[in-house]
Amino acid sequence: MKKSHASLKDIAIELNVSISTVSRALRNTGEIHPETRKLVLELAEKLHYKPNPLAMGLLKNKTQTIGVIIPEIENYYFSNILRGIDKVADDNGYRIITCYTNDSQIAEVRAVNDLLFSRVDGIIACPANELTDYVHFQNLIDDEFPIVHVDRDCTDLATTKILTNNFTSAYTVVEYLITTGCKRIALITNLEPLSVGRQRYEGYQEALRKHRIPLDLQLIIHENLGIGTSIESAKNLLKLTTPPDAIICNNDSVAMATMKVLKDSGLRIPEDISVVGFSDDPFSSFLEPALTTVSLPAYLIGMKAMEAILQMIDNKISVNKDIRIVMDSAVVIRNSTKKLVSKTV
Amino acid sequence: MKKSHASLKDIAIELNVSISTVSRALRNTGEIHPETRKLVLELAEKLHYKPNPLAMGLLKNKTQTIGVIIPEIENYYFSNILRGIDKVADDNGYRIITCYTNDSQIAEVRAVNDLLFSRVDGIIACPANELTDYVHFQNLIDDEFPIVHVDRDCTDLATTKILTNNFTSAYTVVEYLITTGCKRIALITNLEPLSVGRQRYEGYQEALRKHRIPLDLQLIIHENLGIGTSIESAKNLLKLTTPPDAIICNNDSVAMATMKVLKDSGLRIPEDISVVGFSDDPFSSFLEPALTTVSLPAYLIGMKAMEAILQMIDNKISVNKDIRIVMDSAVVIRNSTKKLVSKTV
DNA sequence: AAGGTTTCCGCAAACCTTTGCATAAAACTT
DNA sequence: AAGTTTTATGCAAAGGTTTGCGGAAACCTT
Repeated sequence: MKKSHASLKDIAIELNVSISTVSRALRNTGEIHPETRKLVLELAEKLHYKPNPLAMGLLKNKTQTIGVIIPEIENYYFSNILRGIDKVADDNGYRIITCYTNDSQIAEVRAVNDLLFSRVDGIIACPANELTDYVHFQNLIDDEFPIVHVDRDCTDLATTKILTNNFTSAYTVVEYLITTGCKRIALITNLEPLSVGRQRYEGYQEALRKHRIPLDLQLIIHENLGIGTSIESAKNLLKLTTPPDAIICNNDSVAMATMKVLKDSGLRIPEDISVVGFSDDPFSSFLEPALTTVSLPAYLIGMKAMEAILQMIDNKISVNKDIRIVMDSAVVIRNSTKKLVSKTV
Repeated sequence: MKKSHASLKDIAIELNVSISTVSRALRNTGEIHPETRKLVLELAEKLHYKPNPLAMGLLKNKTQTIGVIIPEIENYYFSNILRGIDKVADDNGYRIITCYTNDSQIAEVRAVNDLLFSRVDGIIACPANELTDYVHFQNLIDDEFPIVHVDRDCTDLATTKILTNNFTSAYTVVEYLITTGCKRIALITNLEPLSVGRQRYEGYQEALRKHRIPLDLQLIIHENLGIGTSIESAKNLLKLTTPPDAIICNNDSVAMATMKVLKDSGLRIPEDISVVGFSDDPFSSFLEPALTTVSLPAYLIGMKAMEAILQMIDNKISVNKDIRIVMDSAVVIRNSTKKLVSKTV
């Protein structure tokens, strides 16, 4: 491989001046003869000189690189968060190194170590669902290392967190369903320690309480949450003595699979049973019926997270205060839920 | 932020020896007193010493980082390629920096420059569809810089390419459709210069030729290919004097949207019209009817690409030979196409 | 013309690592 | 005991950058 990048030394030799002179000319610092400066600038331009990021990294102890830890990207929600992060990073001259955890604690701990080893300037992490032990993050906090959490809330940890109002959106969805006449609302949700599903479960319970509907644990499904395995869960729900008249799914893919099961059982959606998803994936409006779902601000979450970490790096805000930024999500009502009877005025 | 990484110097000072002694002890090179070595090893272990990758990068001119250029990741196919790349990278101690182009040539040229500036050891790129000018890649080749292309074939370029047999899979699909009785087979496909859609179009034509079905250009749709905009295309197809009895879509999302249009028009799938997709996204088996589609070896493509670039870096194969590795894809027959009449023996 | 100021530039250290070469001390030879 | 070989270690350069400090030349002053 050929030498392709010009260094200060190259310019210095060609112009017969010292390296420091070249450096000063380029960054216009200290005293320098205007003519010398002009020559340096011209040659630098010609050679497309840019400072070597490795050398700068060594010197400044900053690499202009941010580590991102995320469960997966085969999922519209996460890939969108990543794109949001990348957008802001790109606009600010930062690079991204991404690590995937598949929601495994072991993988996450490894990822943190790998990223530190790579000398990233900060870490944006969506903690693994199954996480019960936060030491790998607490260590970062103790070292005053910039870190931002997205989507999932390690409540004990003093970090900046970009979250979604899962409690409220679940509450809103349940209340909406109740208003359309649903009485037995099933919830397919993740209840892993850090899952957003927990907050949704709380919102669900609160809405039921308000409307004086007793909680029936048979209607809470918190296992077999994959798109394939969720089939089983849906079938089990239908086997209940009094089956549900609405199912809230943990995401749109699961909603899709669930709808298939329901239709295969001869149920009409939404007449016999309503279905709601989370995320508003691009395909969701093409389902039949089009899926009512909660649109999550994934791209925005990514952008906010990156902005927050940049501010920490630039010392505009102090590192690792306990800041919670909660983003709004919107319920997108389509045809998999019944219409509200419009009130006559 | 506190100092968190031990350097050779730290160990040297603590042990009252020189830095070079520590270095030699750790890599067990040159002559060194066993006792000294033991002390160094113990302290290094205790301090979790690992060589600083920035310093190593400067010294060796290798960063253990690979650049990946990919159109997007909001798409199962591409996110899967990325995961395949990442898997092999991870297993070999390499990092990945990803750049997204959204199939824009300008973004791609910028990405190549950014990655070179970041001193990546090699680049894996899925060239932008709209690409007509290859100079940014040709420059890399001229510099003997390791590069692997995936998915899309810049035919003039002498690079290692990991491709899919798009010609064959399209041919097979068309032939299958013909065998099940379809006669007017529409093709929704990308015909941008580098698109895999071009190869599929060739396979499509060849199959028609073999079965003596004349090519009808009205049946070839090569614009409005997004999941949303494809609705329009599908509707236009149905307006034809003799509408198609099969539609091959450029991906599963488009197939999904198309199916919705067809069903909304009162057509039965597959009785009245067959639908085929490409990619085999996770949701495709949950469509109604379950989608017949071509399963693409995305993860494997990613793995192969990373393996190839590692071999180039390790000089196991010479840099940038014109190598074409064509991966097989599999037609997954579900219920959106008619069944073959089983031949009686 | 001698002294004081400016103006411009280079040296060297620091960040961290590897490695060829030199050197000191230890071990051996006779 | 003097000379030779071996063994263990340190120095310094290289990779690229920034920057405090010092020095040389040029200018100005009286």
